Amino acid sequence: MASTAEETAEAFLRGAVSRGDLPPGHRLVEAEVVALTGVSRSAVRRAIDALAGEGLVERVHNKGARVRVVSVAEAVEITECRLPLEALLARKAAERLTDADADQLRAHLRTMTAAVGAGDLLRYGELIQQLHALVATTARHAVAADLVGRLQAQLVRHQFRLSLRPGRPRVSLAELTELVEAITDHDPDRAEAAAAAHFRSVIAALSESSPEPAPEPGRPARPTSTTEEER
Amino acid sequence: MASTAEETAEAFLRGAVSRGDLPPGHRLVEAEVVALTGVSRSAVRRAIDALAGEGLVERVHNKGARVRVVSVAEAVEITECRLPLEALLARKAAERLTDADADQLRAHLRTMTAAVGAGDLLRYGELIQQLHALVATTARHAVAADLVGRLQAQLVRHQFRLSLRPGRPRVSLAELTELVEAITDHDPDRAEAAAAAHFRSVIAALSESSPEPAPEPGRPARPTSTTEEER
DNA sequence: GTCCACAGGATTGTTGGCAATCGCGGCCCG
DNA sequence: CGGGCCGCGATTGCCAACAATCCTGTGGAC
Repeated sequence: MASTAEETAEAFLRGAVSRGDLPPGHRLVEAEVVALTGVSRSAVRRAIDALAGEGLVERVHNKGARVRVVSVAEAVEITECRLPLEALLARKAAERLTDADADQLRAHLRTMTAAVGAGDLLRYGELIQQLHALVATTARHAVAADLVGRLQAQLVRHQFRLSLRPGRPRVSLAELTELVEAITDHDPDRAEAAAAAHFRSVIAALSESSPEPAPEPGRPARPTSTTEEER
Repeated sequence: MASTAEETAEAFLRGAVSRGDLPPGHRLVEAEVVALTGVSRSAVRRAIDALAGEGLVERVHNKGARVRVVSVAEAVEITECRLPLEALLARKAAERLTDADADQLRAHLRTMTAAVGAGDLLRYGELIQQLHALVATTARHAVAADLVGRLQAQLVRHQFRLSLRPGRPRVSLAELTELVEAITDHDPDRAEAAAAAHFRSVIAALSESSPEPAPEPGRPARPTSTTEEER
């Protein structure tokens, strides 16, 4: 339990940001995080630095850090970068697929289908991320996996909003089904094309999204009992 | 001069690593850097943390940091990621090109041609990096530019070795000439294809490179010790 | 009534010192 | 003569106090 300090602090913050417990723009007061996590201030500081390096939070000198708010335009840019990287991962995954990988992928796809059938959008959103993680590990391409992971971390909010749009999960699920099938068929070209098509669809959906949603903190049912947000 | 402390330290280290002053695997002793830069230890520490976050140096708990040695396999992976991102940048650059951009690009290309003609490989290497930076600013795609910049920073050593191979600069220059011409012709498809072709060529050149002495992170014998290190 | 100056509180940034850990070399023992 | 144990120097990790900066709210002058 020696090195859990900074690990805990960083994991805590990253989880809170990714989970959406902390709304974009929320100030990260060091003392507050210290009180919440129990770790020392320097650990909190390092954690915030790390997250700032990944673009998850924004620092301004002498004014502290706040969780970064990514505009729709930025989200599109990020997804534009993610598209070819995920295509690369899909291709490599199709090339390097093992039987165990295939079983996992197919099982995961069934779970996703079930979630959509049950209308559990929240769970579906999580499952999408896990699917991409699964593809990444199957691809055994550390660099691309890392890059995609960092990009994805900045998009959680937009991805979430996207999956709430009526009809979107059906489209998404169909695209991802094709992706998984192409990979499990050991078909790199088709897998690459499927990934590209999916993210083109994501970009289109993002673009036609409400241009700039007012900074209303009206996020839907989200039990945030651990952290209270300020004005 | 308030925030120059960590700025100086980070810039100093990044420059030293990028320039190759510090050979890969070299230990970064905090006190040493303090003596060299004159900044406080905490600033040095933060700088090292930042560089570790970007993958330029490697940290191990209680053992300090050393500049990360990227194997040929990793270099290939990195370039595999860089390929589609640079293709994206090339496309966007061709779409968003202004007259001023075109002038700069053409002038830079002339400089590069001259450098190759003069056989100044070192300078040519620098100019290549500047060309990609120029394309990135022309593309006005912050996310892709940032990603590519970070990837490139890890490759300096390999890029350098590459440009020393006989005949390589000629091939490279031809490819980059095509890239610049496609961009200045406002031809996104051609620009994207040119960028992709160039980096496929880089990957091929890297792959057939001498499979360098696979160094185990423990204590590899360093064959070429041009700089003083260890004691 | 409005604007400016200023002080108080809050928050971040920085420094220095102290504790923990690692690598290494000597020393003792088999 | 070889191998394991232990102490020491070097280096990193951590913490608490100090200094600098910013925001806010108040009071006074015009």
